Amino acid sequence: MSAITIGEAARRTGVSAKMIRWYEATGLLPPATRSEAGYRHYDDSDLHTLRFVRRARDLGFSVEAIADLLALWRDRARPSAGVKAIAEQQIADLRRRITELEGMARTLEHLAESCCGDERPECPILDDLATEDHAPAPRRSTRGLSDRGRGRGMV
Amino acid sequence: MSAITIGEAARRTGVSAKMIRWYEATGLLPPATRSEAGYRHYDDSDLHTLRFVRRARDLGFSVEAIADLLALWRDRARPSAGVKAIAEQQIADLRRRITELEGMARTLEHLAESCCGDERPECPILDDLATEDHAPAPRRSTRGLSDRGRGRGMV
DNA sequence: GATGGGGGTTCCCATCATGGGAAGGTCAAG
DNA sequence: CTTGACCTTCCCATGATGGGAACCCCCATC
Repeated sequence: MSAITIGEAARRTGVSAKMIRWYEATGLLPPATRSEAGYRHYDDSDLHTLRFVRRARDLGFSVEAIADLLALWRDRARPSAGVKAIAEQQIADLRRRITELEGMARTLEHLAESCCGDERPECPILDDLATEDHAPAPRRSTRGLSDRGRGRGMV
Repeated sequence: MSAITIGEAARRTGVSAKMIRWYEATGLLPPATRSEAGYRHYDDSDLHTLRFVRRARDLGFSVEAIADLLALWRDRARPSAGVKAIAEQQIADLRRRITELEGMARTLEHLAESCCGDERPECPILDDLATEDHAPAPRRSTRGLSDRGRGRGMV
């Protein structure tokens, strides 16, 4: 009953059709059932899963982590400890990234404060950037979770 | 004088040789002078520029923004207002991203707190993810600046 | 003078999650 | 039967970065 197409599923769950296909292709989701013509069909249970994925993405979980969460969700006998561990890893990732961004923001705020920002050329911001003695800043190779949709272009 | 190779320039500035080449290829940096054999050579002025770029990256500026900053840096008569505007845009981007991450972290912290995390299957975290009525969360198309090196794999 | 090792050079590929778009098949309404 | 909305697959782009192959160059040592 109530077998809907991918476009309708996208509308109802907030996951784009493109992403639904991609999640299927990469194994996050099992292959959808198909109509005779090859159209994917989704039922209420599929929609539920899609909303689960969507919610997890909104909380910043990587697709890899979501795969783990889905497996735990499906296993009704799982210990909650596993889920909590994933969530805490995610919290740690988020906190680490926040700290990093916070450091950048604070430095820039200090610099911007001391720059009068008028037509004169004196500029403490450029002076800082051009200063030789900044800490070698250990090239951060410590990775975190995914951070969707970076790029330029503002609201 | 003191014309050094790309590897040495990388060591001295903290910008990898790969990235130096890439910055040149994409136009952020002008083409380096070459030896007869085709090796890139860098002088003190180039190193200074590379450190400028490095510092700006550490402050989270996108390569696009750095191109603007470099142009302003080279123009000794520029008004500081332009620089300040770029910095403030960057601060706004950073703050927006921090707010977004902070929201995710707080939600997860609440959920994790209420999850006992033992061998029992009851799990408020999964319950939340599986809940139907989460706000449609306007698919964020509001982009920010670059956030380097995402991926999995922790410290 | 040959050899070896540590550089350089270019080029391609992968990341991560996402969108854009082309080319072609399907379906329901007019 | 046409039209238009929708589906299918496939390729490409994003941003900044690393990995690696295949090849060239330079210097020092045997």
